[in-house]
Amino acid sequence: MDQERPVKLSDISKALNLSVSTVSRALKDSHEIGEETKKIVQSYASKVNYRPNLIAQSLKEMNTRYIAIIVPEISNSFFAEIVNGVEFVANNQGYHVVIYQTHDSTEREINIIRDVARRKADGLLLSPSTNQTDVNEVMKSIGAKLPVVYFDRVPSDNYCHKVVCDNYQAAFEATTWLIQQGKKRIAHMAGPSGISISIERLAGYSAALLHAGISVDPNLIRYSNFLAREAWDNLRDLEEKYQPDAYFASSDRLSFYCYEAVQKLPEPRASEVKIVGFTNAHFAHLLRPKLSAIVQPAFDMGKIAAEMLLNTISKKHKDIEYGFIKLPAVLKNTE
Amino acid sequence: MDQERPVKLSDISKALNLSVSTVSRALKDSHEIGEETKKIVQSYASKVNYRPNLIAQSLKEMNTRYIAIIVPEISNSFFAEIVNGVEFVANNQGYHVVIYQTHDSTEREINIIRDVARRKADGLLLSPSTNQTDVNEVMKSIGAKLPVVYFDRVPSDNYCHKVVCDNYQAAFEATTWLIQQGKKRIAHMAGPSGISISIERLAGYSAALLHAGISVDPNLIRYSNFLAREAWDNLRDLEEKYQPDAYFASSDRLSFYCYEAVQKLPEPRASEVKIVGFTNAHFAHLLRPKLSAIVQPAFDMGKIAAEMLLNTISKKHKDIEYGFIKLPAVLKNTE
DNA sequence: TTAATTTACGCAAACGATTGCGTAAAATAG
DNA sequence: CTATTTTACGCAATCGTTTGCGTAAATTAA
Repeated sequence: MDQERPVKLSDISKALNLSVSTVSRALKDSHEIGEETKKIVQSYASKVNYRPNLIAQSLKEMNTRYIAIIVPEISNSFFAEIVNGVEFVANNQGYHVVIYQTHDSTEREINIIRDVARRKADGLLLSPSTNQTDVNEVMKSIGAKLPVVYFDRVPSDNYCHKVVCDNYQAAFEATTWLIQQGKKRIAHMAGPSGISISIERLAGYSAALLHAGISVDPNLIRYSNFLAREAWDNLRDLEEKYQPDAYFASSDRLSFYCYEAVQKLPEPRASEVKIVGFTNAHFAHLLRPKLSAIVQPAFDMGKIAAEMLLNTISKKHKDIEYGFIKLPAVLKNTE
Repeated sequence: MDQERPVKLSDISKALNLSVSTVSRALKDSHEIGEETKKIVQSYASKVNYRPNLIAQSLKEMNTRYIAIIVPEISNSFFAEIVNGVEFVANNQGYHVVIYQTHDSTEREINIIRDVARRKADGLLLSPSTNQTDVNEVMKSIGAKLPVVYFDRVPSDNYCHKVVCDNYQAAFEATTWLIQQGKKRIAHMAGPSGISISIERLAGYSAALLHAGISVDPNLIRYSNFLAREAWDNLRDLEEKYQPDAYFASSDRLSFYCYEAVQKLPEPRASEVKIVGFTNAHFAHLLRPKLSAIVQPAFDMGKIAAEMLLNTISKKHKDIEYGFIKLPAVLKNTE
């Protein structure tokens, strides 16, 4: 009844006294197989619950019908939504999506990229971590022509596909809003220096300050890598020395660190200091006092990135026209 | 320089005038290959950046060195932590982890399970969605002997590997705590009826009430599937008709829905109604008023589940001794 | 020096599916 | 009734690796 071992084409061919090739063709409804035979094969195959071995198929066809997406942390709502957008598009086109997380370790990231290449994923969606040179090296060393679309954090050159949100604009608006609330000493909790999003957000922040006639104080700008320690040290130092009246946080994690740090301050500062930060966290709006949020169109970013990727996969090495999509982010929960 | 096409064994064999088998063996340091030859092959291979094609390897070896984990939603911190635990163990043993999400759709879940089987994952970690009969059917129909470990939501029979937390105990403690706060009309926002976690948590809730001499009012017990609508309808109905003085929520999502619903009530109810719910959300402790949290040892659950799975994978069809691990959850943020 | 053993490698089958090509039988054309 | 085309199938190579087995040459034993 229930076969111990998955049934394969040769099992069917033996049982039906047909050749393997005939069975294979019959199952894909080839015109060169008699209607009668097709019926027999198909019904028998479904009776014994035949499922083609995807490994064998992949080896033959030289494609795997799946794409990989590498993110720092799946629990981060921003990335989770991106993944959802990717899945939405990919599944509709018969592709599966395999999710990897780097936990912000470049070493892990490199290993994963290598593995993705060796497992012959048909394409890769990547938001490279801090140290770009290493990653670029790997991306080159994997000789395979692996189509890649970058998102969120992207390389600076123009010879790749990229999907981002308008970080400059978002940072400008967020900072401007804080200024409109009467804030003047606005600290900027930035991500790792040197990567695209940090640069653009810092630029937007600075431009907004200058536009409002406020000078940019380097002391109020703090870069943190992804260790909690660094962020906490920066926050403590800022509070001790400069006591900002507002924070602009550049990532989900930093937003919540800021929020927590501020909540621990003695009143009335705790409720006076305003915070606006990049976050797609679902329940951010439940916080009191409010955490104003710059929400990125993550789902759409994922959708677009997946479309770009599947597009380049399908028309293989044809016209190499690189796409660069930039979507607007919105400022929410400002009242 | 940079090869267009990944280099394969036969490329090396031609270049070095050796047979493919010799190259293969030389690369895995076989004793039946001369030291001299090995050096030549290995150095050449690394020069041209040879990476074995995992598809071909998998086909030959009949294993893929990866395991799959299927979760409802990766953005849910509970599941994200489980995944992290799984990755921790699996990566250490040379396995990759492939993550799939069902978005609480049984249809998607079944498709994914089928795909996992066809792609020949070496094992599967599964927290089956609502409708267990369908899923069981599929699990049977995939003739392949695919090792499976269930976690969180698990089948009732004893012929499978299971990892759960002590839902009964956790629910009992949570409810008891609410009673100790002086609450008497404690509503229970339960997950889908019929699945293991709902049953156990309801049992713990009921036992705690009875133990305190409070009768169990069926009107205060509401089951919600995973549509937001149902939960909101239940909450509105409860507020309109019964005005509970506390809520015990059975999942991450329900906890936050409760919290939001209660916050929207007019004072003083908004700050009087207490909520305790299952959640592993990182920033739950930032909420004011507090959301008391039943925190599951998700990372450990993932680790244990992965260990059980890799264990059964390694000793293949040998002694089939099924494991059932139950870990304690802790009540936090109660002040 | 001859026989037995070891060393170092190549041949070919296998994993499961796909597909170009060849070819009997059947159908159609002339 | 023969010649040509079509139909319906089988053979065998292929995708990239792995591995059992066979075998020359080199080494050791007797």
